[in-house]
Amino acid sequence: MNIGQAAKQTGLNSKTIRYYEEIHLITPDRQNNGYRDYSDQHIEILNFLKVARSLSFSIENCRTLLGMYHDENRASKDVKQLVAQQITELDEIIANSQKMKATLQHLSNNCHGDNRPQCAILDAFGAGIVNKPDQSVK
Amino acid sequence: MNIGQAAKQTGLNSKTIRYYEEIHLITPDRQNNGYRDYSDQHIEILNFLKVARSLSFSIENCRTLLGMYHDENRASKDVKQLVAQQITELDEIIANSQKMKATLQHLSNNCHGDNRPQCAILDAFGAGIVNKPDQSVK
DNA sequence: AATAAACATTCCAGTGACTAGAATGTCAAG
DNA sequence: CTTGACATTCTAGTCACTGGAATGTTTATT
Repeated sequence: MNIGQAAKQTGLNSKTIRYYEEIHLITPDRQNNGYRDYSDQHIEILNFLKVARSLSFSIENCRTLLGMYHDENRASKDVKQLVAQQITELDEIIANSQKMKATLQHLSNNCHGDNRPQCAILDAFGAGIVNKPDQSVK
Repeated sequence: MNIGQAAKQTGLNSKTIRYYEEIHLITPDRQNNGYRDYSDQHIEILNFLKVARSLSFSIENCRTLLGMYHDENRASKDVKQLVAQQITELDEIIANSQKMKATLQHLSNNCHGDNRPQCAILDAFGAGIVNKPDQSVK
């Protein structure tokens, strides 16, 4: 199967698939003409990566997960642990985003939002009044 | 004021401050020895940027906000609009993150998390069962 | 058979917002 | 007069792709 077909099947971009090969996440066969050749097993791997990435696992964690996927001696607790870690990261993102949102909402409420220059938002920014969240969304 | 002092005052990294200069967000004076020289107004700008970045405004939006901050003919509705847009972005991040978290939580609940290889998480990843969120956290 | 399009290949560069490190210069304290 | 803490510039790396150029191959149409 050509890369275009693999892209269509998995919903991944061809460029992305080539990139995954470059970083050794997948190694397709080659046809006589030099074109990449994707088998059903390759498609499975790509689908796996699609899912894992869509849950915002880092590429390195995807690599680890994929390694476990192919390791019949894995322990499910190791998988679960990686997932727990991922949930923690998401929790941090959610909490931080909600904090930022609340701040912005508060500032917005105090801004007239008309054609005049007086603006509570810029006032707060300039005065550094805003109590900043711990960190920005990564 | 030297860059180190400016960094201490604003909580920004010296490298970050130099970067902000490189992309023309700020242009400090220079001392006779070639060292950067930050005035109180410069510190104000850096604080402004610190706040805006901590609310996850993009650098380009920070540039726009800073322009408005220094424009006495600005309309507060334009500022408010940018904030509204930022809130929308945060809403998307929050919603998406919550969706991913729920999926992970669900998968995790079905995983024994012991020393055996059988794993509901990997099963789902491999089967592509997972209903994927619209997009990953940007 | 010639041509055009739709594919494929590799390689290089750009994204955003920094961050790290190397090589070098300046300054204040002991 | 040396040591250490600063400062400078420049290059390259991060992450996970994405875009584009130059070129090659296959397929469809004329």
